[in-house]
Amino acid sequence: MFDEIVHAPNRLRICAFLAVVREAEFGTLRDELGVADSVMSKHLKVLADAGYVKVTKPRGSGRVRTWAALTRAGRKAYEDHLWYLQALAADAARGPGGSTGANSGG
Amino acid sequence: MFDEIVHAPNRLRICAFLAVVREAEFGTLRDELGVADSVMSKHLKVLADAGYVKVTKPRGSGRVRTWAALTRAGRKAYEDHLWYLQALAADAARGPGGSTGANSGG
DNA sequence: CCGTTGCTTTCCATGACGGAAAGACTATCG
DNA sequence: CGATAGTCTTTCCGTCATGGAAAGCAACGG
Repeated sequence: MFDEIVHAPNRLRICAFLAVVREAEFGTLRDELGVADSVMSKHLKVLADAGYVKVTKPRGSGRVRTWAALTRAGRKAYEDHLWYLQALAADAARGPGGSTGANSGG
Repeated sequence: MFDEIVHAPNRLRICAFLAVVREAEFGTLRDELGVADSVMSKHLKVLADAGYVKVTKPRGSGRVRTWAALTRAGRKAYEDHLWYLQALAADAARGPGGSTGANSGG
């Protein structure tokens, strides 16, 4: 299904990034997107709230730093979304049934 | 590049649909998306304004009906967008360089 | 001319997004 | 303890996109 949580450009980039690195610091993500702290924080919150990323704040080693990682659901949502977009084309071919208003023959 | 014209959910669907059927009626598209006339009209205008779809109004055969079709640029923009989304993941892998703040081995 | 059909434009409400600034919390230094 | 610095988080605000209703406009048919 279409997932507007991951569809938002910046969140899509966050997901894409995390899909590869598996885990990243708050500052790294923020820098990667080129957005303000507040923006990053809010997006991360949205993703975390949706259960797509897991945010951890490991202490002990100096300052508190926030790490983010895709959850299983998050990875699936991201990959499904990409798949969905591709499927759109194929789905559209079946949807209309092929007559009124649609001309696939050119 | 990231194309917000085609990224918008409904316009993405319009592009996906047109990418397959090559040409569709206004009413068909509107029905396919499940939106109001005004919404369809505006999206079509945005796409046409961007040079992504070509709108024609062939007369002669009864009522005037609006048809829409992807232009070459429109098709490319749509396909490029899909490609870009997939590339995001691959690009993210190269971006960070693989150290500070990113843990790909986790 | 009037009515119907089909698209367009206008008006309005809603919501997402981004950034700045202030706040909250934690660790370090004296 | 008090002051300071670092790292997010929350709040406030302006802007832009989106969707729908309704009014407008254009063309065909009676």
